[in-house]
Amino acid sequence: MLVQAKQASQAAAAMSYPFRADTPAGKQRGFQNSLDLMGLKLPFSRNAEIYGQAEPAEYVYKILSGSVRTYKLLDDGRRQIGAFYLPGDVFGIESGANHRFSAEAMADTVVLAVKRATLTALAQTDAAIARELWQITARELDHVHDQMILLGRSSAQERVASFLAEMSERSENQSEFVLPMSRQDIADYLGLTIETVSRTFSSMERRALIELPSSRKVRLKSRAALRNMHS
Amino acid sequence: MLVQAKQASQAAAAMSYPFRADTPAGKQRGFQNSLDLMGLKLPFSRNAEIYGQAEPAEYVYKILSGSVRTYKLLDDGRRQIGAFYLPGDVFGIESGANHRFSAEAMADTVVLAVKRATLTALAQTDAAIARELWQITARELDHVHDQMILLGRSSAQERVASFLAEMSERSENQSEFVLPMSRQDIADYLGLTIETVSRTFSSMERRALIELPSSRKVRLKSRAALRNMHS
DNA sequence: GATCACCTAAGGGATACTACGTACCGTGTT
DNA sequence: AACACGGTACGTAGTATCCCTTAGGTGATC
Repeated sequence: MLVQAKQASQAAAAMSYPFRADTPAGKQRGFQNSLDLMGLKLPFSRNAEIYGQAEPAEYVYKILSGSVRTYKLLDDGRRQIGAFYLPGDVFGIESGANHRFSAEAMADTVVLAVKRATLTALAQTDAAIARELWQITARELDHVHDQMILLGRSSAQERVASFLAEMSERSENQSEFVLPMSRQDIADYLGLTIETVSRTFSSMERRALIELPSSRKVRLKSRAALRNMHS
Repeated sequence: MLVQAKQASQAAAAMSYPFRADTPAGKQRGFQNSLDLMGLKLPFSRNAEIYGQAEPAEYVYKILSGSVRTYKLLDDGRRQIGAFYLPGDVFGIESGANHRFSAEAMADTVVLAVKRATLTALAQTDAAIARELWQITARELDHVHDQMILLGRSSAQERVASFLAEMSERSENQSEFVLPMSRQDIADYLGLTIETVSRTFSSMERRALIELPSSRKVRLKSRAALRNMHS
């Protein structure tokens, strides 16, 4: 009960600050229309599971409102977040039969769910649909490839700077935005501990690179300086 | 001159131990045929660049013999290897106009190069080709996703164990094989230093998990024990 | 006042950095 | 042929450092 209420308020806070999708809207129009026609609206409350690792991949999802994280877990609880998805983003596309990540709503979220079988059937006859499916997977691959050098070869400072730059690019107001995810989520996305993330945020604020009016609200004071901190 | 001779001998050593592609051959047959018909055989000597980061992606490649690494570089020389490719593997497919990694031959290598434009044109009318392109990208995404939890959340021991398991699965003789890459390549693939890789190999040999008859030849004494060391 | 998320501090451990040593191979010299 | 030389790759050791672990504290929300 208490948790529910808290979830709702935080979800509202996160949703009050609109993000746009990675991709210019125009490029996805054909696919978006197909999705929009066939889609089924599904609501998920904060922290609810949308699908689980190794479950059959029946649907492809597109976020209407809210935000989603995908992640893998190790036995002992270690977690690696694969990606954060914001309104307009498509997720849940798989090559094999099963999902390779779990997906959870980070805030109260509404998604459009489209049957995977419907899409693959359409792709058989419509080259544009087939190309869209490929493009979405390829863009995801590009992003993960960038993440690899981050996780394998970057310092804590570089990781956080890169993360802030990414979130800035994806938000409407590039110099001030609200993070839809917790410090723990950020840590598990960047391969750091929550303490290191916190310390790095504090250090950046002391050096006047950013301001943190509240823990989830970030104001970038110099996007150029931030860009110089990562490759 | 000296370098040339050395390259040749090491290349021969690497090639003498055949690897097979990740993928069951059957699954790629249609695509392989297309590739084989249109392809142009290109030879590259050891350490030669096949393409560079940010160059236009004109060709898609399939390895006939030898082996290839793809990588990203940071300004200060830090390197992250994206993947190792062995005979039968396809690499160089991009969603955008340009390559996002550089590719180098690890040994003297022969590849089949197919014009990217030819493939995308074919995909317009042939749904099977379109699906193959998508599948190759998707399989690559799956692999990189596994790599993420390795780079973000795994210990040095787990990374090396996982690497050896992967190479074992890709080699014909799963309990004894020759590594086509140097220790530095392994380090840059796993996000470790060369010293840590060396120490971990030595430690595994002391604990009788593996034997190292020569620095590049690995004999797995217990594949089950190795599997238990990673997730 | 209780709970949760976040932050800070202190100590320890795993990994990186630096430097040096060894093995191997091909080549040139005697 | 025997030997020394130089280059490359790899291994080892010691130190340094970064980050993690543990613990405790603060502030916001309800």
